[in-house]
Amino acid sequence: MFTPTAGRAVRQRAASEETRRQILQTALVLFRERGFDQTTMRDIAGRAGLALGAAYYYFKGKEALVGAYYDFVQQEHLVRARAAFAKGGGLRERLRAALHTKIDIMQGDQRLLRALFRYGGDPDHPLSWFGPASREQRQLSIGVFEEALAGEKLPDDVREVAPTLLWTLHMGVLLYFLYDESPSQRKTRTLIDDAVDFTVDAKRIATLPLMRSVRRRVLNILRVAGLLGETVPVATNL
Amino acid sequence: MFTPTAGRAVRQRAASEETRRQILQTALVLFRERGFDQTTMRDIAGRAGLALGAAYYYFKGKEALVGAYYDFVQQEHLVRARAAFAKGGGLRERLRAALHTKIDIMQGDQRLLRALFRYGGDPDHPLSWFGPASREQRQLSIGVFEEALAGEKLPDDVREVAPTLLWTLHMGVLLYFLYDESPSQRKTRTLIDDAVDFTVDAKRIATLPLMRSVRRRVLNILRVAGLLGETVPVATNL
DNA sequence: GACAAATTTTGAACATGTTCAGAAAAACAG
DNA sequence: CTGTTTTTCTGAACATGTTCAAAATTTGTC
Repeated sequence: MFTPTAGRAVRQRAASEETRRQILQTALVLFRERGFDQTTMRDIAGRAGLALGAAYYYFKGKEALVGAYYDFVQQEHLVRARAAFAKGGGLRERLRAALHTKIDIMQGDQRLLRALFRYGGDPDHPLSWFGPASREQRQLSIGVFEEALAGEKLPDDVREVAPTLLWTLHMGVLLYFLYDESPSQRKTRTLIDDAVDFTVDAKRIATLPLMRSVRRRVLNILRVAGLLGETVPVATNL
Repeated sequence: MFTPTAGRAVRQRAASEETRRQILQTALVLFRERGFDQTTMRDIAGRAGLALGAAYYYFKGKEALVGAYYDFVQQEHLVRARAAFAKGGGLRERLRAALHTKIDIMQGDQRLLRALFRYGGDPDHPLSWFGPASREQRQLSIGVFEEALAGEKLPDDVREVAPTLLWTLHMGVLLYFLYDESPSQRKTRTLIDDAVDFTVDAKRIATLPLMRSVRRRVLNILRVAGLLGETVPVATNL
């Protein structure tokens, strides 16, 4: 374990990761500076002090660089949201935190995010928002909202769908954010606060016992459509 | 007017349009056959019996071909939806028709549509779903839902937002359709029917006079966010 | 230290979207 | 019909994402 051999291996692994980090950082700087399309792989490699091929040794392609950024955002979101949750507060505060922290992280990267979103619609694409390739990512993202609801008393059926619905809201907010050119994305912040207020009220109404049949109806639509849970569907469909 | 000169001009214009149509048709055949990415501009030009540059003479680029397809879909949707509306029927029938006709047209073109959707997320892109570049297209699309509601008695505030909300639902259905691999997209059809039923009921409840304040609240959120109407916003914001 | 194996790096080559200067064809004016 | 202008078409050239065989470097083994 402490042999010089292992030591060398560790050093090399560290060096390798450092190079990888270097390339990614350079890429992000350039993406932010001049946009995704205007940045060539040659630019990135060159500015990182490497030949073109080296960039491809560390990243499968240009999109992989964006993918790595997205990984970072997800990770950071979990950390920040948890920190905010730890401070206590009611549902309203927790939902706000979940959404605001996400925007905090992405603030100033709208241009880059547009490049990411570009691939979202294609289910076959690894960076798709909804496709199977990004299921793991999506589950992590939904998990944040699950944690936001951790302390709430909720009917079982609501608890099952609420995180996914909140995630959908969050995607909507992101979409809005993408287009929001107001200073400091003030409009997105307002939208979040208003939407959360509305959501909290809606939750109060939706969880009333007398709403059970309405809930059942909506849930049934979603379930039949296969929009709930990503577990493998058994032959229980229509 | 009937000079041989004008006759020639007309003939040439017709020939030109024919070539354009030819290129577009060839492109669509190839897109459907082997997918958008796997089809090269050289393939298209070659199979249309032209040199590479000619394709670019008629279409600004590869995406323009997809854009032309989208134009066709929109036009066809309006025609088919109107035909269905003319047959009478209540709100439920009209909404179903508006959504089903759209899917009818796109049936079998999921692969192609994914390629189109790819560009949807980038507001700077001419093929974006929400960006200013496609505003006209979007207005046309929203117009179909406006017509679907033409006969309904609706409070003014509802009439103002309903078409846009229905359009949003329609985008959601489209997204679902994109991923729907059930035979004949049966699942999408079911989703449409269920969603329409729910919408019709929701409309009944939402238009009750005692819901006015709730409506006002929701509308306010949307309005502040600038999500309603695409008229130039005057300095009436927060 | 010397050799083998694994890792990292290089840069040329390729594929394909796009541009463009000019050739070819058609339309037009006299 | 002839010359001119406009439209259509050509194919070479270019930019850039990606691949890949081979070189360079590092690591592991003796």
